[in-house]
Amino acid sequence: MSVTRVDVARRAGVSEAVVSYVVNDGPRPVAAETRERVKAAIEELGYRPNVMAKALMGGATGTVGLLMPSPANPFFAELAEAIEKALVARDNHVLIGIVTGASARGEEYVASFIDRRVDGLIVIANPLLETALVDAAGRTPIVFLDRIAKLRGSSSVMVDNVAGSAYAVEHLQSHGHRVIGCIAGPPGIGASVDRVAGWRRQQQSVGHDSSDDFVAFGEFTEAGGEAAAYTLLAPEGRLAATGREVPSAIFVSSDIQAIGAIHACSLLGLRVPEDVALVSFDGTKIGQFARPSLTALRQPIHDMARDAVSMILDSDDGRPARPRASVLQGNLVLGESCGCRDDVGSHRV
Amino acid sequence: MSVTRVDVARRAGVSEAVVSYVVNDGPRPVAAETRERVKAAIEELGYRPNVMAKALMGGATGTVGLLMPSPANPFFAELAEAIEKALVARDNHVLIGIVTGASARGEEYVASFIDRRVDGLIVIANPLLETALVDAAGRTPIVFLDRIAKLRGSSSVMVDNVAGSAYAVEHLQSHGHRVIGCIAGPPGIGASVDRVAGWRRQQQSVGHDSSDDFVAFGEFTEAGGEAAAYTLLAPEGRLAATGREVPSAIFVSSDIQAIGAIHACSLLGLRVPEDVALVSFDGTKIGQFARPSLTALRQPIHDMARDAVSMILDSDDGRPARPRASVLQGNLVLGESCGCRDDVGSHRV
DNA sequence: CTGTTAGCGCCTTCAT
DNA sequence: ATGAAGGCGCTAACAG
Repeated sequence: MSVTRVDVARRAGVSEAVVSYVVNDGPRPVAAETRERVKAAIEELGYRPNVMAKALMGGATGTVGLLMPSPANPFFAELAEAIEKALVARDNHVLIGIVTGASARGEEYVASFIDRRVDGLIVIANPLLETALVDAAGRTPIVFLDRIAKLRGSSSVMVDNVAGSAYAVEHLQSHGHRVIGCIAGPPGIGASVDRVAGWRRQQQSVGHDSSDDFVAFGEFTEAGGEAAAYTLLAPEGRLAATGREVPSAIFVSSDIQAIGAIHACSLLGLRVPEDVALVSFDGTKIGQFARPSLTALRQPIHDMARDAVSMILDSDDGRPARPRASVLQGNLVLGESCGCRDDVGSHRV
Repeated sequence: MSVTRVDVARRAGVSEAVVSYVVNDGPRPVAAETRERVKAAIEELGYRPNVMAKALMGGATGTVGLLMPSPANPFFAELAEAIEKALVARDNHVLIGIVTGASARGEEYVASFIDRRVDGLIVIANPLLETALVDAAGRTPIVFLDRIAKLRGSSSVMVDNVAGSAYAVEHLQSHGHRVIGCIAGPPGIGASVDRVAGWRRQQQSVGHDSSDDFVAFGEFTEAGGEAAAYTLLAPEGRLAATGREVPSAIFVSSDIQAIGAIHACSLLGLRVPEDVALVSFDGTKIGQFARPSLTALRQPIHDMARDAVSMILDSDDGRPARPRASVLQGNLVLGESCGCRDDVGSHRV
């Protein structure tokens, strides 16, 4: 079968313990010469420590669990990839769990991950995991992404959704828009709430209407964005139907919804950005290839991933992990959807 | 600490072995009454078998490894999600590895996954893993997706790329197109090669030009598709520059490339589908929200996932897994990009 | 500095 | 039908 520590020990003419000391750099010192001999034996035999046995002893497994929404949303796909890369760069691996909307599978995932002795859990905003995570919190470090950690001892990485959204809305205002709608994410998710808050704050700060009539909620999907856009823009929609002023611009809470919204505009015969200007949140790659390309508040995906991973991995270093929290800022990426560019059609990417 | 089998045994007033028999339904029978008592104890104590210990004994870990390209390509994102769902539905979990282009990390992933005792490996087309997988093949079942299994003992799930592409091209031909270009995926990947073959076969079968001049290779990314489109369509591109006839239609090997190609057309002032008709391969959700929406050959994602998972999980059931192979057919999804629909009037360029 | 050894939690013959 | 005991590969305390 596979080569074990005993084989290495025999080959190097030492005891099993010494092999351990060499592999783990401790807890006891080893003579330089002996160490070389052992290393050679390991090399020659192609010995690899058995992760299971180590875990059984309570050691680290080099595996962290990632709980995330569907990667059909390109933002989550990009974020997941960034996290995976950051983890692998530090010799860890990812156990993944996709927690879709209403499914209560969350608890099962958490339990299974704990069973598999993950060294930590990275959880991307999903309000349904509350109870499941409570008891997990005591067993392994947890980092929340895009969600304030209410759990004792857990950490969080946030982007400043309020400031980012406000900035995006301000950009729209700078183009002269006054009636600016808001397509929100699913209610109940912190990020959704904050982005609406950012839109509202910015509209209020210059005295524009920010009543709930201008807010349409939808899932973080193309269809969600499309439906929300209809609500705000269609002749039979909420606003037009009651004779209210129809927005000349919309702040959309995610790129994927913006793509759906553009689709809706297209079907309604509205041009983007001429008839309706759009700015969204996320700044994904595919948004830049949308037609028109999206002006969006880009989330600092790689920084988010780096911080989250660091909070998990560096916690083990000294003591039981002191909870941390980081708040990152996004930046605006200019595309065509806001009406900024006159040179539509003449630029290269 | 956590509750072990000993606790359950004590609580139920039986020996540890009996607990095992109950948990695993064997290998020895247990009296119905005793069984109930043990089950009750398990329930009350919230006992969960230690996966690590079981794996140490050579048992299944309920974890399978998935090696895939970047989920920034929505097709892979959808496929990965389908696989994850299929696996979880059968009480397994996914260790994920994203293997990007030229990185030779493949070997590391495979080794790490084996270390973690995965019950199987699902590998989505990546030519770089050859050597790494050779020795893995003996240790765990492997299923290749979109790639013929050359490895002894491994299985594969394929979609009929040649037939699918040919069908897509035929659709273009039915609209009257004769000069049809081909945007290919990265050379070296079986699926790429086959899709070009399908395009060529169909063009040849009706006597149209299918020379290499009409084929442009590119990565499975937006940028890859954009660049390839330039090659075929731009005034300074390969064809126009030499006075050759410029395609009135293009078969694109993936949705994500098609999105890039549309972008290129837009920048070149070419309307889709009026000036250039497009049909792509994949049939992802986001393709339906592209502008124009994509006519595409949809891959049977859920069937692919189901088959792949079944090949891994059902192999363990009886004997050492008899290698299987399944070939699935796609179906054409009609969108606006091919020019089928007359109701594109609502779109402006 | 290096060797010995007792578990970690579980499964599985082998007895009873 | 049930219990006892060995061992999976590794770590860490405890000798030497």
